Amino acid sequence: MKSQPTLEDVARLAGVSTATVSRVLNTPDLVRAETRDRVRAVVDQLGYTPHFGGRALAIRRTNTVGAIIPTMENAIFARGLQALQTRLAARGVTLLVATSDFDPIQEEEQIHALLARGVDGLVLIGEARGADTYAFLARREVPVVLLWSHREGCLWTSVGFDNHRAAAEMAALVVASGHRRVAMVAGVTAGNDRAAARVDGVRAALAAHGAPAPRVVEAAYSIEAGRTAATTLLTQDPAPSAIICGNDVLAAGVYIAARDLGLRIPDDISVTGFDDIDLATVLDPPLTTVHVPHRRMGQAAAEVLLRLADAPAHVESIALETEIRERGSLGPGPSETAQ
Amino acid sequence: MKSQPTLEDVARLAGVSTATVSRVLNTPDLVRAETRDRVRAVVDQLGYTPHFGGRALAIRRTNTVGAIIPTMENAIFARGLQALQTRLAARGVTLLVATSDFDPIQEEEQIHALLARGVDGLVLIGEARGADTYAFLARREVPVVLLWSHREGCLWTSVGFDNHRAAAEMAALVVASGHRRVAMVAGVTAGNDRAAARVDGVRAALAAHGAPAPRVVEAAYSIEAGRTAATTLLTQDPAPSAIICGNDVLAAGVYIAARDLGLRIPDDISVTGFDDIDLATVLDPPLTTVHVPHRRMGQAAAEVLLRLADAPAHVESIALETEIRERGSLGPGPSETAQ
DNA sequence: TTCGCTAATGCAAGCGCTTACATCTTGCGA
DNA sequence: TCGCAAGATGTAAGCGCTTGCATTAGCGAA
Repeated sequence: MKSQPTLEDVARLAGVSTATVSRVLNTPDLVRAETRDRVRAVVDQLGYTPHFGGRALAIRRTNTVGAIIPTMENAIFARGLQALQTRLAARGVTLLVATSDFDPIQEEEQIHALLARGVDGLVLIGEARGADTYAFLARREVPVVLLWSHREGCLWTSVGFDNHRAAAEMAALVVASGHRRVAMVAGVTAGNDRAAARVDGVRAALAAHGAPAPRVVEAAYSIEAGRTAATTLLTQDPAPSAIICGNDVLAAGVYIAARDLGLRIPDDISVTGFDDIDLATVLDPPLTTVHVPHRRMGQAAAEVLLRLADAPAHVESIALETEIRERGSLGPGPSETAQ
Repeated sequence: MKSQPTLEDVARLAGVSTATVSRVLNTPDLVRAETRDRVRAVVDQLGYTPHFGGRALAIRRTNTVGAIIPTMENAIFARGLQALQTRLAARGVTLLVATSDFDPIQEEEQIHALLARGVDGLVLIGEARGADTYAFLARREVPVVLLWSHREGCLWTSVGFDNHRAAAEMAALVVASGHRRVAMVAGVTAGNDRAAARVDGVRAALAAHGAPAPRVVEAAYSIEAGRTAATTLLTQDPAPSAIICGNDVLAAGVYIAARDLGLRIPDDISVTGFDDIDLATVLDPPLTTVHVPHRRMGQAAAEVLLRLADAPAHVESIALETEIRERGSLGPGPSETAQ
């Protein structure tokens, strides 16, 4: 890779000092129009791009924020990021994306990597991580926004929703539809506060409505894992009449399992999801699920982050609302119980 | 944000010179074990992370490569990137991801942004972009790998597959199944060589097999756009007996349109996709589609990029094979024609 | 014509890091 | 005991950029 032209190259060719070139690039008003044009011509001619490292060194900030998401394999996080990125880009801030593969160790490594890159702020998913990680973040005093979770009493600024409550509402709806033998295919709860909160929410709601405790099976974030988990649940006796899923991807797996077993949804088995990704509307029947405001979350995170970066003051967390989208995968409970 | 500890802070506290600290970090073998431990203790204590800009300035490379994908909204690109990232990370290289939203202007901006960040290489999707962009890349002599396309005669190193041929094979299969009234819901072809190649491939194959030219409707990359396009095609007279889709997302939209119109797949209408994303197996019936080796593509891109970064020599393009996955959405053509 | 003020530009000091080279220790053989 | 090589560490010169301050040019007013 050829060594890039530098400010000095431009300056020499334009017959000005490096200071002037720098000013043309950053504060063009301070430069005479004629000089400015001459410099800009040389910049174009040389295809000059300022060296990021040099710049970062001099101005001591990078206009960059980093986000660490569990995975890119599914659109669920990526989508919020798109909104975040758009919003940030409008303010001249670049977004760096890294993935942790749901692994706390990898997440910590990525935090270090991004911080080493001098990001001016950080977006992290969820609240569950080690105390030492939080201590590290606190010591660096880097602006951090937690996404996808919102819990009263959390010390860090978060933009999200109450996973526990949303899951509880869905469970309540399932019970209200007449189901008592309810099972759950949950996401992996270890190191994932969102998945855990959803399980707790479902358990709490079922208990509160006098339904038996659900059988809960955890599954990795994939259709295949959901299918396997659902097969287990559906082939046991007595089989559940409704399966609440920790997310839509798992629900898709449940659909396949049901299809394989010749069970019709919602006649033989009801299914609910969580997240409301595109997939939900494609499933047949369309999936009844919890709608999560991805985009608004991303946008809000951008605002919060920018405010946090400007003034180190504490910024209030933002709680967004979820909403159940009833679509057809949740039917009435079995008649023997209902009648 | 508190100003970070620097090498000098560490050096002072450890009672050594900055050079020694630097050596502890980069070439620990050159430092006496005792000194090394002392320095490391201080590093930990201070939570020191080297300043990326300073480092980049001094060593004149960043161990970073950038990738620009059209969108993160869908997993199709993200997935290949995950493989790319994993592979790169194993070699100590960080991946920066940016999106262009299918817009050449934005892509060009992102290229500049990434280059300004000093990326040592670039991954771009597809081959279609302006000559000036290519000229710029050539002048900078930055290693570039084009993903998702592979065409004989392309001057740039690419890792991908032949979209034209893959689409043609699918069209041939559709005709062989007995269909003659074939339509296509294609991706937007403007500025997208992959979408265009797929359309051309279908057209060529139909012509070669003596089938009438297909009606082609373009649709943006979303389920909803696919649904709209399919509704148009299905409600005209005569309606097609098979719809070939430019990608699986559009195929999902076709499923919804068919469902809304009370058409059964594949009895009333056959549908095929392209890409083989998870979605394809969830659809009911599972989608017959072209399987694309996402992961191998990402991995291969990583290898090529690393080789290109080491030695500026020309590296051969890599052609990967696609494969049709027959699953059930493609049925026999209408009997009136067959018999 | 000269002075004073503003606008335009240059000078040079750093920003945090690496690394060639210089310097200082050690340990060992003679 | 001394000399010397190898090992350990320090010194200082950049890497490309920004920016406070100094300098110069240009202009109107006195």
